Amino acid sequence: MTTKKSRPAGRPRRFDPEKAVAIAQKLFHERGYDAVGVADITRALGINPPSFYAAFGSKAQLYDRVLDRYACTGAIPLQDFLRTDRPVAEGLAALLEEAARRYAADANAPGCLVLESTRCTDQGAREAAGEFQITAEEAIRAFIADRYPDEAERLTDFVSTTMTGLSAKARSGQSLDRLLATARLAGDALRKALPEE
Amino acid sequence: MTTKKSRPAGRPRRFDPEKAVAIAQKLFHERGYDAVGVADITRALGINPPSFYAAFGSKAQLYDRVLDRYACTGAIPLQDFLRTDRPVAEGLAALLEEAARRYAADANAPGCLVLESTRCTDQGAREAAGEFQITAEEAIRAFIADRYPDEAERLTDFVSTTMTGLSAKARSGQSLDRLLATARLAGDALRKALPEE
DNA sequence: GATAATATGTAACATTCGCTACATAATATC
DNA sequence: GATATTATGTAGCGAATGTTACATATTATC
Repeated sequence: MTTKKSRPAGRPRRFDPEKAVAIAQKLFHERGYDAVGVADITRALGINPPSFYAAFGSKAQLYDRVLDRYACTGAIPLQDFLRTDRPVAEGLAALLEEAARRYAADANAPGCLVLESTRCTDQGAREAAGEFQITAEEAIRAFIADRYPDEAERLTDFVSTTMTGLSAKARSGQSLDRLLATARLAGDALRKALPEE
Repeated sequence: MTTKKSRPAGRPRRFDPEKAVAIAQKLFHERGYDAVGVADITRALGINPPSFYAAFGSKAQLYDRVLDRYACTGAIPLQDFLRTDRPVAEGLAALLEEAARRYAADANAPGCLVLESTRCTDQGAREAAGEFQITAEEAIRAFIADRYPDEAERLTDFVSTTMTGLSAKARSGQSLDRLLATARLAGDALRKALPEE
């Protein structure tokens, strides 16, 4: 009995699927779902198409795994910002600043993988990314509604719209400084919109 | 001598290129540059590919004409909002509200044709749209700089980021009411950012 | 009516797309 | 070693992409 789970019968893989997902995530984040072909991925992995399809099923299914991985490794940890021990406006403002920082963190893969994917040509990838976005928006909405139920929709829309704009601007190459300035201005709007706690 | 310019020699066209550009604009606005194929266009026009290429040269060149037409017929007339006889913040706030209205005006073709095109897969179309966006941003920047030179970059970025976000939200089906609420919140931020005139 | 010029319709081009059939190689179990 | 199981490499599929060759049709000019 080894510490590793016993290898299943059959010829062993020549590549690590987890690392493959990480490499694919990088490619998708850099160029977008539409612009990355299966051939690009197999080339980057050093494998042939049959190995790819045996391991992942399809480009769309691989993308599902990439999105899951992104949610854990690359996306903003919402729960760190939507805290009940801080004013709502401060939490949202900090979230927007963090978005600006993350979207500009990697110049080769700017913007948010999820937000950008919601606007690609492939319907499946669009819908998959859209569900991640909806989940995030619902977390923001619940955070606001807890203390400001009447403001939840309006402010959630504003935050989400601003994040979408920030991601797009990051992809167009806008600098971190300028993204941060926009995020802070939006944060000021939130502070003004919410009565003091 | 007729009032119309004398018809050049050769077989006459069976279609009107101007109307063709209008139809193509509708298609591109509805589905985006990438998702509209030449076959879609020729089918919509009731012509065959050779007629299309004889008239327009290529899909990319047709798109240049579509963008030109959009700037005249579909885009926001910036000069109507960036007026020196009104407070800067009021002009920008009105611009954002107008953007919300335009982006939601046609449910079949939501968002801004230019802003959406800056994020498509085709490099040529992206760059062509990017130049239109830069031109618009420079107009906004000059409008602000005239009275608030130190705020021009920051506020232009904020306005442009918000418009990009509004366009994306419109494309995701967000209602006019919600887009307007976001635009107004952003407008409030602008009013607060600028000292009274 | 002959000629030049332009547009059209048919048919296809080369490339790329996501994906797969098929034979073979490498492993675990018996 | 025989068998079952899994992965690999070669090679190519069918569909879609933007685009074009080519013969023919329709017009103005001479």
